[in-house]
Amino acid sequence: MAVTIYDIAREAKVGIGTVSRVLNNSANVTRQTRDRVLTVAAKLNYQPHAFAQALARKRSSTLNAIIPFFSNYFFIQVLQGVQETLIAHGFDLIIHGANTQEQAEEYLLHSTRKGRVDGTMLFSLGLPDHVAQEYVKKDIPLILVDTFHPMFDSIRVDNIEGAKRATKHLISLGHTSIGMINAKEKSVPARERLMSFKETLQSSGIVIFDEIIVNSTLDKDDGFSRESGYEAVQELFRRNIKMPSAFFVSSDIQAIGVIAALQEHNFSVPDDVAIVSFDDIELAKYFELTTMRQPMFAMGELAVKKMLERIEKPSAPVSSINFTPDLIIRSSCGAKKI
Amino acid sequence: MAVTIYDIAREAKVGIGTVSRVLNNSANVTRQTRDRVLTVAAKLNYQPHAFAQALARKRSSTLNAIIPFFSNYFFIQVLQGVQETLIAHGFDLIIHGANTQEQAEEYLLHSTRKGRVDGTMLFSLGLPDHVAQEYVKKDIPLILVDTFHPMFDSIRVDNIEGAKRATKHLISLGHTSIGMINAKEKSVPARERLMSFKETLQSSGIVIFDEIIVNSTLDKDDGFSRESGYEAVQELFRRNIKMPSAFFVSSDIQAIGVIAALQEHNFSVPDDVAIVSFDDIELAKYFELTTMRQPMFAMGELAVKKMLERIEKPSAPVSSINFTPDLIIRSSCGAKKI
DNA sequence: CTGAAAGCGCTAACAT
DNA sequence: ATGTTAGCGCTTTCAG
Repeated sequence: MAVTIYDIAREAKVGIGTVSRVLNNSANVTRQTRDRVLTVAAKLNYQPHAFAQALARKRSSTLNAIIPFFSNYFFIQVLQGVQETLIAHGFDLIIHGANTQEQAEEYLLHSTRKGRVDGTMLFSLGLPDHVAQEYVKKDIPLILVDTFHPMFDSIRVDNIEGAKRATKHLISLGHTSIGMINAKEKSVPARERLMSFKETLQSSGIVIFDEIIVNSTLDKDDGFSRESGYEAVQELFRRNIKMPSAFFVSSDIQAIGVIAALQEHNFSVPDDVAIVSFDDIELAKYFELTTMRQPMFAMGELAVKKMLERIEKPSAPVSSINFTPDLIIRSSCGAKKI
Repeated sequence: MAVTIYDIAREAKVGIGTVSRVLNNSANVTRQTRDRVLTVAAKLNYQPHAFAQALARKRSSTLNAIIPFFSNYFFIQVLQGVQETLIAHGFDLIIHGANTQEQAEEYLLHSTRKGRVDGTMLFSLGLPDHVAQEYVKKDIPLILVDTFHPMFDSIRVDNIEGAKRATKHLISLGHTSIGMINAKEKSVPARERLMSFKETLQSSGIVIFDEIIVNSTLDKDDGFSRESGYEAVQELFRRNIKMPSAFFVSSDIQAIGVIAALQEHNFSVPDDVAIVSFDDIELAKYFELTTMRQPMFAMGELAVKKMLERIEKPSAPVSSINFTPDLIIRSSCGAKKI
């Protein structure tokens, strides 16, 4: 059996209450007893039992992360931010990879057995109202990242502004025939980026041709996948229309597929077709992608910070923070030659 | 306050013992009471308190994963296997990303507070003897993946055989001047691959030139990084020697860097230099890398299965499973033209 | 300042 | 078959 505070108490000839006080360095303990207890604890190589602590304290120092598509680079990088910040605060992280919205709801509802975790962070997945109610009712801290609900703190990326900047960049480069390769329209970011793309073209007086816009038909990762980008280009060729001179692509990973497909058809990037995408995942630089950088690590970091704040002050007003993506210029847009 | 079994007991007019029995569907409960309890539980939307359960049961249904370099694709893919298998068994996963061997030891020693997790899985990091002792003493299940210690179950990849096959493939393609771009030599897989590479050349009667072998000098990810591959090629050019006609590269991610660097010097792959690497991460196919496939998902899956077995039968004999990497032929070796 | 005791929510052994 | 009770290891009153 592991060593408990009873063992320490006996050995140090004090009550368990005192041991507990020392271990939690709460006030009112003589230096003497304090030292004695600490010495014994060290000697016995005492490790507190996390569950017992959690049960008694009614807090567990562990957080829940519900994240879609474990395989997606965007999330991996956000998770890194989460992870490193958490470590610094002595929290543990339980990760739930949800492959569907339903699974996410399942986790949201069940894995968050009150007491099990001090709070949960939801990434890029919708928060249905009935689930939201549940969290409000049970008063469980919930932080939303890359998704939104008026009742909870959220950290988001300004897709509207991001898509606008991407599109403007292409326009500034002289392109007038600009297409878009998008993820699945049911995804919120995908929808926002598409909308902003169109608006920007419009307000710049550029004609929008629907046939050079393609929304993903692939389900995997909501269309934020290499295959999705590749397939979109094939679709474009099937449509048998004139290729635009530039594309705004809704994610880097898709852009990689787009480039591959284009090359198969002997179109080179950026010479024949310029590309600006979104995310700036680690791979982006390997492919020389001009892209809208999302501060993924920082978002993960901030999510944790917000969570800790929320745990501190459960009744603080709900906050919503927006990151604006930055344009990172590499070669894929043709603005800079390799 | 959340609803407890006391609430259910009261409402269903039974004792808490009965409630517990029903909830754990243990035997000896009338259908009648059983149904009544279940109905009440559902009505009250009862959720068991995981910590209280864990405390009473002395098992927590959560596993610990200690993994290096959260950012490494190899591990991401292994984790996917772990994650999906875990879900199926109702276990939770606490992930610790260790950036150094020291940090890993720290986690190994402290995060595994007995009772907190039912077992821990250690990936690709060394298990020092004093830590091993600790685990044996406390009798905590420990599964080793891509690392080894005689006292614990391990799941490994046969680097020797893998490197041999890779090298033989290159030889079979007619190359006689073959170099190797390796990760940091302090990494066990890196060392094994290098050794096997040399042995294979030797036993094939091919002269080994040390100047076309380079071990990474970069620390990040033990040299299993794109930068490391890139830098290695630069080093080779600095050495001002004749480029070999082929390279065995110790990981896909390095190979990507190698290709980029080679291109900068106007060497094309596979026409001027053929490449075979190791891992078969998702990216490998995008870069058309011929590589030694490590069954990452399967390894994660197996790790969990082994863990569950070990938890079942703590005294079963220690097992050690070896996966042999498969040669996946794409274009980078020149055996197959695009 | 410190010991004793109650309780966190649940399981499991013990009665009945 | 079911109610009662004793912990699981710790924190936190409450006395003193």
